[in-house]
Amino acid sequence: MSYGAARYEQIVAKLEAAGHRITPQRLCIVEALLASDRHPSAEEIFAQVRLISPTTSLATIYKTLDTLKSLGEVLEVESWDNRTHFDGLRPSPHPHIVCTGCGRIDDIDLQGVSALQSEAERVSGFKVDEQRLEFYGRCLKCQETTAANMA
Amino acid sequence: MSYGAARYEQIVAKLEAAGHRITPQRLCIVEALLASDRHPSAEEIFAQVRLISPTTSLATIYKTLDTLKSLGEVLEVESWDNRTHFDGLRPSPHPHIVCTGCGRIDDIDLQGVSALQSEAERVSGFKVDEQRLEFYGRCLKCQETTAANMA
DNA sequence: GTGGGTGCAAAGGATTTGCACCTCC
DNA sequence: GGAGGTGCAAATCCTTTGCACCCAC
Repeated sequence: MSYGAARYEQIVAKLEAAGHRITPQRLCIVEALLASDRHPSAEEIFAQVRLISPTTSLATIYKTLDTLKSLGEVLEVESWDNRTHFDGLRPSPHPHIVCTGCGRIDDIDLQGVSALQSEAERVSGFKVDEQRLEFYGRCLKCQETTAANMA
Repeated sequence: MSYGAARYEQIVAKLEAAGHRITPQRLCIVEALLASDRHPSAEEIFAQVRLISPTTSLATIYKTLDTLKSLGEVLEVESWDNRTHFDGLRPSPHPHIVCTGCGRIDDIDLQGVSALQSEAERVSGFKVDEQRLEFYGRCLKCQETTAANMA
């Protein structure tokens, strides 16, 4: 977790700076949040945390994620499964692409995004301060699987 | 409801063509769905339908919206309020812009969308077949309100 | 006549909340 | 020591489901 390590420190520092206590549960949750780039759900973070801290409750997961959200250190991503997924690695809004086959969620960087947002503001007269850009489709692996099944 | 009238006939025809029965409840729901371009929630459609057909249940609303969804005649839009909103006027995927002040949801047409989707496919290797593009901000009216409050 | 549709009530599932206890600072 | 955090259980909220009755075709 080389990329994650710096990010981990960053989040912990932000918690402290905001006057929040550093508890073992929170450290565990932050670690679980950063452990994968697949954007875990609360339930997945819970399962991960439980391995190390077996008494932690799901309520605490949600409360901590809420705290991190309000600090701007975590981003919510809507997935395909009616569950909220969380992105702690890249907390600023950015597009995601969700595989409807295997459920993986990838970050993507798109040049066109800021232009699109400006266009949205111009067309609507709104002042935009948040965006949710999600694409749904099949990842490379799942495209192969489908192709194989069809053969 | 000049625009709505044609669309209304179109949806009813689609229901019939698919072998679904035309019931007074369904007609009422379709009408309520098209009555506003503000993308009603199930609850809002329910309230509207109740005015004319007071025994209709919320379950029927959901079932009918499900049917229309499966016929491709209605689009789901995620709003700010954790409720699903419905777009029966323009059932093909398109961007929306949600006002975080008053909750209104507007359709917008953006030139850049298809380019963005191509870019997403190129960058990720995914085959995209659905998109959700939503901007959140303040509509003109709510910008004024905020400005007034600050003065 | 009959199979799909309706309406009630109850279930479902993700998320939240209340509250007594605990622990980090 | 005390405010903030935790964990349990219960509550909430939107949405779905089961099932007996009904009505559009």
